[in-house]
Amino acid sequence: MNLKELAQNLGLSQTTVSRALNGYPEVSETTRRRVVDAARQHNYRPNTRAKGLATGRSMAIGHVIPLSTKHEMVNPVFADFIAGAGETYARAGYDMILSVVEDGDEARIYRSLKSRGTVDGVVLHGPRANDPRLALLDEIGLVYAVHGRSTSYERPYCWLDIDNETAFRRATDFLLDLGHRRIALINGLEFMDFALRRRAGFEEALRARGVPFDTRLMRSDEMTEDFGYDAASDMMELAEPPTAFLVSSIICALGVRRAIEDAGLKMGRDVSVITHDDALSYLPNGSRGGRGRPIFTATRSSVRQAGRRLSELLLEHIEHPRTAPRQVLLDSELMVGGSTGPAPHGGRT
Amino acid sequence: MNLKELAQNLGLSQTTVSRALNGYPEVSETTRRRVVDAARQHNYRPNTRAKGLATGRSMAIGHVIPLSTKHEMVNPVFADFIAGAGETYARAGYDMILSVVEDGDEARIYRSLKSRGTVDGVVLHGPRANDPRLALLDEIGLVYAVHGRSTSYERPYCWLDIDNETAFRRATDFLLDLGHRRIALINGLEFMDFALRRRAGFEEALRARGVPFDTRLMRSDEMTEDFGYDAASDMMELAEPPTAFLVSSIICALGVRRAIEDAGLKMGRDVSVITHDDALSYLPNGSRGGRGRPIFTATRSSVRQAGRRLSELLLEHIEHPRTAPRQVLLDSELMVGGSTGPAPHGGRT
DNA sequence: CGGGCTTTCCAAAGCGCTTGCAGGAGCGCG
DNA sequence: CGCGCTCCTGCAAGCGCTTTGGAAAGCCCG
Repeated sequence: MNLKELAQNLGLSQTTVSRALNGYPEVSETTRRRVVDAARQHNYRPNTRAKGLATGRSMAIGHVIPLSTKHEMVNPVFADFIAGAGETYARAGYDMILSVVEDGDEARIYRSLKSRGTVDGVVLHGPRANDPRLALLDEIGLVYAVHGRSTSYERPYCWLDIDNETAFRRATDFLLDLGHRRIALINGLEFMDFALRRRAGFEEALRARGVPFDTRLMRSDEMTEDFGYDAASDMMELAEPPTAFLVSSIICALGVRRAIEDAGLKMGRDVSVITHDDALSYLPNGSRGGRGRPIFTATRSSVRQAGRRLSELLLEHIEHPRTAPRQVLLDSELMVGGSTGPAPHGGRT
Repeated sequence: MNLKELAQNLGLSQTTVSRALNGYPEVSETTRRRVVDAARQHNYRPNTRAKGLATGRSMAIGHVIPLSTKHEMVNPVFADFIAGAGETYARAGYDMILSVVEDGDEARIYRSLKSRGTVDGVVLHGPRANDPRLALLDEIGLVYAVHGRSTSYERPYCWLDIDNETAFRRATDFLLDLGHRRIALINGLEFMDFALRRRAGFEEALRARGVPFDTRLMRSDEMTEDFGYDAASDMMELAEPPTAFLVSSIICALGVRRAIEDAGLKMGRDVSVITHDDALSYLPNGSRGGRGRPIFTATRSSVRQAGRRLSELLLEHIEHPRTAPRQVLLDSELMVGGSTGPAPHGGRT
């Protein structure tokens, strides 16, 4: 069933039917009702491509997920973000297009999406400090919104980020207040913008209290369970092992806990852990039903919610290109759970 | 830059340029080269929508991911599958369209994808036993391929699955051989086809040895970390606690391990665990670099590889609609890791 | 030289929709 | 009655591509 057939069925022109369905005011209410009923009855929906061709819009948003061939790593946070964004798109009548792409090919894909007119805009994932992709997108004129930020990009752009510095500064303060002095940072890859900010927050807190850094207690890598395990295991073999860990992801934190337990210690009593928690649906931090104390003390911020919000920003920017791009900085709360406690041997030093 | 402009630039007709770019034989080699060079130079790519409109193809595959509003659960396996499928699509020149959709709305979305002509086919995720979606897709004439199977659907269809029964039967045998008699099954939701098959394999192995079932040792739910924890914790409080766990997902298995350790026991010595391992990139089962013994003894099968293969089957089926739909049954290997050992108190009983 | 090929190219129709413009119907009013 | 107005509807062009059905040009051969 296409527009032409539907119009013939109704004894109307395609014009009128199209207008009726698209809510144009110059159609009488009775006609509109007839048309809408017939459309529903015949299960008519306008052809995506024809509509797009006629309007010059694709009603689709692209998400390009780089897949570094080195690590063959799929970002676990991604699925939840997409789920959130998908809710927005469904509501607004957009389709979501996903491109998984090898690291170097990103520029090519963006150009392709633009010149083929496949999408009206894209979401940029995993921004790095001074990420060259922002300039690229501005250059080729592809509308975008960034999940996170990219330090030092001068032109205004749409982004949504959590306040990573503050979150990690507070978390570090919390540990310092508990008397911890040897605090380890298990961070994400430190060319990523978020990881740099978290490190900055961490260092700032230490500096403010005059606690010296120990680079042996700072590791950064792809945030997998086994990285957490390996990093924590190594550190606990030091002559002066850390009494607390600040971890960038709950997946990593699971590895840290495993290392702690393998060492015969107990998390929350012998060693404290704070992690960032993206509120991934399949890795809830706490018991079922959400009641009771969380397992990990955590800086928490729902990445799914971020997906919802950021895609809203993007759609708004697409539909009102004139207006200045909007930014959102989310605060993340520190939830105290069972993984932290006072530093052993008293808080001195 | 569109086809018309490109043709004008070259002093050729649109026809010739189009044919040159699409590899039609009736264009001279010299002309083709000129055209291809010019296209590259001007960064020309045919407009997706116009091309689709003209050809009647969309060159896009849809993935519909249901998001049960009850659980607000995003399938963690999904991201890796998508990554694999995305590789195939990128190679074959297809786009991937993702729809996240609330549980009840799935039928509407499939109809919409079909009648809007948005996709050439879809991948069906998370099939249940007697899944009504297969009949629906056949009815509305949307080409599809299933990740998994749906028991008792009579019409032939494309699918790719792992041999869940065999995998879980073998795993159970392995535990039985180690002397375990009280073996718990921590399964996925048992209206899912895969979960039913795993359970069947488990029960078959027990039956073959005359080991009685204990329903208190069989739980099934959404496979989250905390479900694994709760289920295992409960079971270990039984008068006769299990000496081994068979778990349907590595995420769940992490929860089981946590429960074991919270109970003051050691996994692999006091309690054995075998899990299915989807080879998720961010939850590798084993130490970094893949050397050394895996943490968990596991039935392993890469879900990413499954994504690659299944999408290939689908594309093949789309491009040769005549040929019978193909099926692939993957075998999964049992990898012995550190989480299993002989049953305590000797193997008797 | 002309007929029949092959090779190389093109004009134009059409894919299914939107939309600028035009026009018909109905109404009130001078 | 005729004019202008509002309200509704339709014609037809056009979005950027593919593809059918030729046509022009070049070639071989009798």
